Amino acid sequence: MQPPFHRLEEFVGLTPSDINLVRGWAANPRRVARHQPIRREGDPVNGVFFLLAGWAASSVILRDGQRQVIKVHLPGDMLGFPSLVLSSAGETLEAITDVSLCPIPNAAIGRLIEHNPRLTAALLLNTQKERVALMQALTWIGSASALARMAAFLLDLHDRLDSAGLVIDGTFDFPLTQQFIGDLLGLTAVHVNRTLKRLDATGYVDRKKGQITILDFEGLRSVSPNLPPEPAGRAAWSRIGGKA
Amino acid sequence: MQPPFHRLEEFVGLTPSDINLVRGWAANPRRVARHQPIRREGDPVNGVFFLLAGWAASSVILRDGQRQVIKVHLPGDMLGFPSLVLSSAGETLEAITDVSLCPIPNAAIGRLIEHNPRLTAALLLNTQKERVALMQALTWIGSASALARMAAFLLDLHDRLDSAGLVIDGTFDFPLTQQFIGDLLGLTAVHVNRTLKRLDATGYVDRKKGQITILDFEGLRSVSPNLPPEPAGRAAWSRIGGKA
DNA sequence: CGGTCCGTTGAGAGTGATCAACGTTAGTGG
DNA sequence: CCACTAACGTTGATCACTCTCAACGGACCG
Repeated sequence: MQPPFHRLEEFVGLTPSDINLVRGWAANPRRVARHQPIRREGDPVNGVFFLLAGWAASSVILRDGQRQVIKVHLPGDMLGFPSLVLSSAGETLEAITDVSLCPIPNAAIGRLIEHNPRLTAALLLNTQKERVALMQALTWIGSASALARMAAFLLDLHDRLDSAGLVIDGTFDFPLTQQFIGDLLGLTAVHVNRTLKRLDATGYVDRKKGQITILDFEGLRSVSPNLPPEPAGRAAWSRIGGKA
Repeated sequence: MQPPFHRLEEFVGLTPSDINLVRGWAANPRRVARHQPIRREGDPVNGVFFLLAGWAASSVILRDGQRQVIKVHLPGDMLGFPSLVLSSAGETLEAITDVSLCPIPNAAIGRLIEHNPRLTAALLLNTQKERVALMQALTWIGSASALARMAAFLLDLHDRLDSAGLVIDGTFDFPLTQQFIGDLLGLTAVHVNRTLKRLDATGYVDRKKGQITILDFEGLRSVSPNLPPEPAGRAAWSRIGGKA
């Protein structure tokens, strides 16, 4: 199977040798069954993970038992990067669906920085995009209503799935429980249910089992707290002096 | 004045030539008066900023006018990095106090990645630490009470100021309005006032004009939603194969 | 001295949480 | 293939944390 390059290639064009390097990573994927942990908070940090297929989640547990889901990861994402600066993993990574991913050991990251400026730039810029996504999430959760958060989440998810080629006609798989969405958006499962029902009743979305269809993008955007920032694409690379 | 190296050197030991390079950046600092913008959302992205002295903030505005403060920046921080992947700045940077900072143009970042793996690693790891901080903030705002958020914020601020050498005996400057804290923690200014008063009345903190003293660290930690993750320090660099 | 910003305090309202119950779906084992 | 069970989704009633609106005092600045 062709690894999902769309995230790595978003800002930097990869050379054939870069592509081969990544393909080398993806040669022996590790499979994890849905609902199984990939790496737990507190585990040793042996490297990062490149998600090849399936959905994953990263989350943090608070002392009172509350869980905050940080992000839903889709194919093409790099997982576990932030924990590189911690003495043990700072987030739990788990499979939402069956997933296929390849571990990238610490030493490989060091070699990359040392010898491959182009892929390093791709990683560095990708990380900045993750920061932008976190800033967005923080903004939604910090200052938008439940309805607005949900709308923003669904639109964002749609766009990310679309980039990965996983949307057909506004319809996409949706393997998330309402409890999970609650932990992601800072709401209770009960309120998630009411909010989704409201979006459904208004005609913005349609819910089937395990799938969602966005019926009215404009409507969703109108209740969304903001418009997503426009990515720079390859211009980001050329701006900092990169050669095509 | 000696530039604040403590952030850049946290994970990677810098060589004398690295240090000189950074000193070169800091040779001609730009000064910005308090409450003045450094760069506005939507402005062109000409580079990033290295904060030499003073406090700054990054924030995002929502369509309904709500402001979410993303982070309070202290001396030694790099500002505006996430916007590198956007077609225009995705966050507003502004001076909280009078500020001294040096602009690092885009091209300098590209040259760094190309020619200086050590400083590149320092930047990459620093960015991961920023992601961890964002994850923390998201967790607090998503699933902790006003009191817990405030406690966590004060403890975190104390620790960061301490790293920069700006704390004396638990006391530090505190130039933030309650409105600002509200925008940071996802609360209203009124509720910030009540929450701070509660922490004060309980004896956890003492407020003087423009300053705060933390009187009872254990007490604050006990109401805080979690303990901060432990940074790996230089081990992060050696783990990925970096030479001392 | 007057104006503006900031902090403080009170009263009332509302969004979302909590508690609880029930129906439905999916997974498991006989 | 069916019975059993646990997980998930749905709905109602009530509660409370935080917001909203409003007013006032003090500090700083022109």
